Amino acid sequence: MQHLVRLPKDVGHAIREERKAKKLTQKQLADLSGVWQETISKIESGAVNTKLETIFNLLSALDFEITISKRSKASAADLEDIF
Amino acid sequence: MQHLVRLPKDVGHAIREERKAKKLTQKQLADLSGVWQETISKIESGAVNTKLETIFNLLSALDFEITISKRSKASAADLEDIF
DNA sequence: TTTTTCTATGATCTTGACGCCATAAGTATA
DNA sequence: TATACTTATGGCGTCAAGATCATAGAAAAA
Repeated sequence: MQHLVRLPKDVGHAIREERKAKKLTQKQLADLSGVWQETISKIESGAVNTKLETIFNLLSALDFEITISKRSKASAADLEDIF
Repeated sequence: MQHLVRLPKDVGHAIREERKAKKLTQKQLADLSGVWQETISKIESGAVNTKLETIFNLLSALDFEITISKRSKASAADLEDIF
């Protein structure tokens, strides 16, 4: 699965989705990533302005990576939402 | 241009490259993004563990976006570096 | 329903990001 | 070289992220 993230809170959503896709609990992801369960909870719900390192720790544990690219006029996800 | 970022400091490199590609000074990007020139300097040189919101402010100003996707075994960029 | 597991909340403490100002160092241009 | 522009550095103050512990609330399993 691929996630286009345009707002900080989108990152939390993506992490939650991928954690669930791997059938991991927050505690399990916490052990894998070194980020506390309480912190993961807050990040997934978009309650915090997370630091980059924390995001990278979580994404690495989920075997995901970040790509930075020129903004597309309309993403596939956007189109799906419209039609 | 597309940037695969696997470490927090890679984000700073990507921002610097794209800022230069657009021929903007740090001050100009500062005015566009609302992030201070001094802060941009530190982010580009990888000296800080930047917050997500700050990264998004900078990327938006540069018209770039973030995609989260499953880690590839080896990226095209990696291969180019090897060969 | 009772018990267990999972997630959310809330408090305290430490540390660091970033705004902000001043200025030094580096680079380019006249 | 003198001047202007750009980037880096350093200090100070504020505020929030995240570790850590305790526990409440929700969900799932027994």
